[in-house]
Amino acid sequence: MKLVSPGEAAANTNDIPVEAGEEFVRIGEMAKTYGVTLRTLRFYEDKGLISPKRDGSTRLYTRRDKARLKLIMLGRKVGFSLRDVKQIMDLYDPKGANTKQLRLTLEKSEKQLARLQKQRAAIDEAIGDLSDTMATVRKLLAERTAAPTAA
Amino acid sequence: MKLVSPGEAAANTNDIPVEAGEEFVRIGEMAKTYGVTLRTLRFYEDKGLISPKRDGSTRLYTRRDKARLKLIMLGRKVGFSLRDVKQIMDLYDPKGANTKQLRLTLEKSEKQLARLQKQRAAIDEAIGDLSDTMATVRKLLAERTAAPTAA
DNA sequence: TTGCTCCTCACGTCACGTGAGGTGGC
DNA sequence: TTGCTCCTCACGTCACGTGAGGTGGC
Repeated sequence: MKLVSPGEAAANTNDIPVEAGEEFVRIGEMAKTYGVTLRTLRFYEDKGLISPKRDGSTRLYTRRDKARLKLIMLGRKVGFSLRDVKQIMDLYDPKGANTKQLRLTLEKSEKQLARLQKQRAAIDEAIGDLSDTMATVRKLLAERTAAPTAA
Repeated sequence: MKLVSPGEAAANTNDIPVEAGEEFVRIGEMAKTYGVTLRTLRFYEDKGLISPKRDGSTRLYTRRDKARLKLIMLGRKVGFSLRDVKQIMDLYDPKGANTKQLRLTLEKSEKQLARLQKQRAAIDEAIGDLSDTMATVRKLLAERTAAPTAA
């Protein structure tokens, strides 16, 4: 298996492996491209979310892996656990209508949307409480810091 | 040391320990009162945030411990780490103006408020992304579920 | 030979949850 | 004796962060 040197990955014409059509990227480029750490990519692999090919021990990521990573990142952004994301991805069948996968996605999404709205309310409350506390603390500080007046 | 049986803790007159004035509560009542688990109370103790007295091995919580727990809970609610809460509480001097403690509280609060506002924005984005995704998924499901039409 | 990039353990973090196995007093 | 409440380990969870120690090819 031959490697595509980084930078010409998009413009390569004869450096491509004999299997043809597939463009590989190593973990460093993958990480930089998607703004994640190497550890994160290895962790996702360990959890069975991505399965890059190997050139010896070096990981080689394909278009498929990139698509998966994007999905994982979207899932994480909206608050899904990796377990949820995996459960959904595992349902993907390249030659089916995937209605089962879509339905599970919808079901999980509805619950997650509710959780997000609760979290929003909790954060608003936290902001309120914290602001109140800050006002109180500022008053106390003003009192205790003020030049002592004649009693 | 004698125990105040739960329930009459507030109305007791002669069951109070000889040291007098102090009313003790065991971990079970403490947990129920503040809506936390026993594990949480023990965990806070382990982290040095609360130090209940002991009757043999049984923990006995006083008014002071309750006040501390309330502070911890407020801190957690607004998003402080236990480490932050401890750092602030450790600065408390019962016979001082505590301006140092107040200043640290204010400093940490300002940073935390900023974090909360960022979190709020992130959650709003997540809600947006998730809603978009759900709309897309619903469309796909509608298409792939619809009775096949003549082409 | 030096740098760079890659690798595999494996422990640490944060705030607890969750048993396991045992004790004490009504 | 049975129940209830309390106790102390100690491993598990979640999504990684952070070294340590080592390899391969320009």
